[in-house]
Amino acid sequence: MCQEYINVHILDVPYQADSEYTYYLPKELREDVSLGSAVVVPFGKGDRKNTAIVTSFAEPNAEAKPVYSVLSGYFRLSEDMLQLCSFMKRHTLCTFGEAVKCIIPSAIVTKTTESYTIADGSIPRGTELIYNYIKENPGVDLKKLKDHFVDFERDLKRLVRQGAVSKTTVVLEKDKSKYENMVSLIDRDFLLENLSQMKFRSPKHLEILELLIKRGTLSDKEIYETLDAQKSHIDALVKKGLISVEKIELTRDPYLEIKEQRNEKPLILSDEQERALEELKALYLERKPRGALLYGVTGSGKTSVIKKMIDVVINDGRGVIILVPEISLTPQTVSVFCGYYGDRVAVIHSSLSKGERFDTYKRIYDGKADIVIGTRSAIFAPVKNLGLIVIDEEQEHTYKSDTNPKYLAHDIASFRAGKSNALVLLASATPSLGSYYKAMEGTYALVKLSSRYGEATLPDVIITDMKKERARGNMTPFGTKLAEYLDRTLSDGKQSILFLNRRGYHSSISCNDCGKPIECPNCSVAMTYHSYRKIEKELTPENIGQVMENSGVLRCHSCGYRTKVPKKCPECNGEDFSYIGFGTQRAESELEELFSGVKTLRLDADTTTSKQSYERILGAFRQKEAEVLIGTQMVTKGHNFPLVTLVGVMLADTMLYTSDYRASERTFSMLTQVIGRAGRAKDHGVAIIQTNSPNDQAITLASKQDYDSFYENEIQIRKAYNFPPFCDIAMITITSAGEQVLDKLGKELIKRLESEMTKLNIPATAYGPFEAPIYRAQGRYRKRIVVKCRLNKALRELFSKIYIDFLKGADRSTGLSIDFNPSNI
DNA sequence: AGCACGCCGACT
DNA sequence: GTCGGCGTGCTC
Repeated sequence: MCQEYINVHILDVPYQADSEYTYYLPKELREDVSLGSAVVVPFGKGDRKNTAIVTSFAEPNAEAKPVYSVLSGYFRLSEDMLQLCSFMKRHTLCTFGEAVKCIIPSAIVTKTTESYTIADGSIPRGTELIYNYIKENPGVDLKKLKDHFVDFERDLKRLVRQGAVSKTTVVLEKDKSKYENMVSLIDRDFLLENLSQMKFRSPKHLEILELLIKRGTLSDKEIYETLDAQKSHIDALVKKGLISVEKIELTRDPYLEIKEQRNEKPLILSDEQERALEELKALYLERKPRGALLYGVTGSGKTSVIKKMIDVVINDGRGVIILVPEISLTPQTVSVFCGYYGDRVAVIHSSLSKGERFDTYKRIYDGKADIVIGTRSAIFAPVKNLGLIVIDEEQEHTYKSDTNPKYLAHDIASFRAGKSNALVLLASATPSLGSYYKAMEGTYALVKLSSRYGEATLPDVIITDMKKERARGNMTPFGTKLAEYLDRTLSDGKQSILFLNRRGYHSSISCNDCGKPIECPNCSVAMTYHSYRKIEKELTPENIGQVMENSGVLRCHSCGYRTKVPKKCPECNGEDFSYIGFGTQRAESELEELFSGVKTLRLDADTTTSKQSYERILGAFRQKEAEVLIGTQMVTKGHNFPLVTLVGVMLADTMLYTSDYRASERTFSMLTQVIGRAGRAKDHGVAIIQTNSPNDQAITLASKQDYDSFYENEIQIRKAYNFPPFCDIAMITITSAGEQVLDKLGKELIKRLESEMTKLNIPATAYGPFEAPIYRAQGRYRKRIVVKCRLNKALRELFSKIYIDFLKGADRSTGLSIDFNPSNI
């Protein structure tokens, strides 16, 4: 082996072409290249410039092309990280390059584009237009040409082939910073005075001005969402000189302020917490790759134990990574750690700009930050001498990526712990069944915290059977108990949180003649009705259509398509519709109906289009600007509102009746979390769970916060039906615009799978193909094949082979993706 | 993916 | 005859 030839993995190649390639390394570059370096190499027929990562040194190879250059050498993937990339490629069937891009910020491995200048070759007929444009704009890139011409690629290729135009590859610095258009009034006082006399082309114009007067400067997105307005409305007001639009870059770091206020208060641990800490310390001091599950009931003070554990590792001179499920949903966890460790902490989250991401990476890489806190992707942070990885609320499905590479943070954590002899600490009040099973088996050490700490008490839990409520004629979304306790909480001057796992106003509109709900034209999904103004209450069968049409739109929650409420049923031309079900919007307006004058805030994907709005709503609730907070999932996460004494789950069943085998597990976990929200107050809290299945174990056991019984029941079921953790699941999803094509592909695929698995003597069962839960999405049909198996090298290689063969097949109209142990089935 | 080669039909 | 359609196959 000598330094003359290197093996590389090329970034930006598709999976079927992603193998090691050998290149010749010219003498003058040898000094700058070592394993993990990024180099630029010629690749493919046209010798396109491509970035590649050096993975090993190679034997001389006559076919090897020479390396062009070495990419400026600040970054070099360590040997461990190179191995991590191969590990990810093998375990998630991603390309090596996709794995590399998880590990280093995109600013380092840059994309390229082509730039064009005229040369002296002959000009083919019909290409004069483009030729002249390039002559006038020497060095134009592909993007610029796309802006000026349509369908020019063919002519451009001819020009290049004939030598009339020369092509060079340039490294593209793409700007990933986020921008937002902020809309503000030009003269608020003037409008306050004259608005009532002014006339507008569209009622939207007035509504926009009113909104801006009320709430101050807003992003255009927020205006579109709240008023269902269009860009044209804003443009018109700009033209009139009433408002201005300013493009701003979003670089605000919300944790800067928190970091300022350092918290030096010493933590005092209870005996139980102290004991847990000792156990963890002992594991850590083995200095071997270890895993531990810190299982602590809600309010047992897990965070304090974790914090102390971090102190231990930091004082030992090693680095720490702390993963949280979703940074904006766990501001308290983040602020706790930032408060203690100040600027040794680096925060990584999805809304960092490209520049911020780069700076953060550099701070960690240089050892200036040794405590990293962030979401899933923070597991790749280049922390030096990694000693501890904490995964908080480890059961959350956000730790599984659902785009390539489809990794689970836990697996990356184990890999990294293995390389640096670190401790992986999973923490949860409701661990995932898989993790708890591993703890029972002894793969992880189990550390328990079973008593509640300090003032925390469990709230009383009331389960309401909504079937009975309806039988008694109560058709509102509020059961008798919930209404009663809301009333009491309001008059006590305390706050309530209502949780409803569905946004919008009505969950669907269906035709009274044919009975079919109105579906999205692109997806097999019932469209959800969203109101954008208050719905007048005096609804009669005669006016309901008109009122609904004027007050809202239909939206598809799968693809985002929106449309007006149709006058006629697209299936049968019927003109009579029923408005069915309720979401957060309707819950809010019904609540206002029930308690006139009640102040409410709504927290869901529709009211939190920008990061600021999310924090504004929570801030307002904390400041007691509202008495009731209504929202989706978001209200269940770790906020601490001392004045909240009532928590209501409006319909606990929505998660229960999905086809996913983890439906029970998720319902249990979610309910346990929500109930915990009412237990943080000094005053005794109450949680009310409304359901159509009051006897379901996930619900009854969650109301007692009885994880152990839940686990015992559920693990038996998993064992009996052979579901994870007793097997792995590989899910193949195939898509096509044509149903017959998809059918054929599915049948061929399962046949091949079955025969190859038999041939290799792999004990596994393939099921399907069946239609995906959303069979048609964005105009494409989707089917799935599910394989219950034990994933091992042979089986992964089989899936890889199947994937490659599919990609090599010429049919570009179909799609195939493979997900090992997907988070959604 | 991106690009070239190659074999077919419809034009100056 | 030549131009351009897109099926097939390869990338050190």
